[in-house]
Amino acid sequence: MHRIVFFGTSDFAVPHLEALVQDSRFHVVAVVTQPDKPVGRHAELTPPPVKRAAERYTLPTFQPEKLSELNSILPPDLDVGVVVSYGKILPPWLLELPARGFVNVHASLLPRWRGPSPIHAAIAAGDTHTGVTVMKLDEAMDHGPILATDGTSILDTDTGGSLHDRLAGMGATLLPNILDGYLSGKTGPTTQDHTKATYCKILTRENGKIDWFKTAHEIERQVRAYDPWPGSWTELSGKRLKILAVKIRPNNASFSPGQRFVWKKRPTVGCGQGTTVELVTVQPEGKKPMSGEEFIRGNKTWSE
RNA sequence: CGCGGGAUAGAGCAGUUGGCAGCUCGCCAGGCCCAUAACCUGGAGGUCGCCGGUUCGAGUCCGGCUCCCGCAA
Repeated sequence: MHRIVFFGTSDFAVPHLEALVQDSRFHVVAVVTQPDKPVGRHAELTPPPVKRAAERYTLPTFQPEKLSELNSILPPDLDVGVVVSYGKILPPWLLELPARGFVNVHASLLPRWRGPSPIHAAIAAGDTHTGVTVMKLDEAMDHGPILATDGTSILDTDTGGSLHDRLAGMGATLLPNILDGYLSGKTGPTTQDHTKATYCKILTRENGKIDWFKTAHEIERQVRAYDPWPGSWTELSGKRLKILAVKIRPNNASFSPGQRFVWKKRPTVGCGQGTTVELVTVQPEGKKPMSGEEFIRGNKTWSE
């Protein structure tokens, strides 16, 4: 059995951990994840998803604030490390600790969309195809040689959430066999074509603010890409209006970007280049999500 | 005790200085029409989140409680 140390934090990492734990070829000797963080309206300390999963399998778990703490803690004789959505960059000394280094699962077809938000980036950019990449970790972010990939189409109905779940499943299915192949020497790494690399940035809630000068198509893709996180929103009467779903509507150049109007009884907004989108589902501050038509009903500030 | 919004008909909202509880949509019945999510007429549907207080009288004022949500982290 191969002795593995698993680094991961988010929901995306959980199926990967489970796949390795349930595979008799591997022995997960330790799990490293981010420390518990305050979450929710009253800032309750909450463990990350991977910690919960590790507890279900009673795996030794470490939550170092600084990776240097791991120096003397990790079990010896590690064959390989696996990193999936851990949230920190691993320093060189750590990468060299396991005999065969570290393997990473990334939610894009590298070298496209290196960085922390590949799923969002692929949908927002209008990519029709994406996938997961299993690669060897090297010193640069998402830069190492590729062991395997698996692809999927991006549907018009895909959201950040649906694609996230699909890719997580694909990665978890792909990882065990590729990892075994790598460790037994059957699967060799292929250097990335670095000239084709593209990059995505880390997202915050601020990034969810809709730029109405973009076209309806761009905005529609953003709303889907950022659902459920970080979400999309706009300002209305000094308050934030979450926008959960939009539909592209017929062009109408008489409305300028950001201009609100009513189309077939539905709230609609002008976008860039004469395009328009209908707000299908919205959520005002302090309210539950509601349809655009419902939102219009009791609302006097929409059309002036 | 991090900041803030909210709870009124099935849904979304209004309710002014306390004085018979309203609007839009939906629903039911009927009408108009080639037809309709359009239009017209009529109708059903509410312990105003819960408990207590002030008052001749509380959706409205006071105190407490429960639940929902936005921000922040």
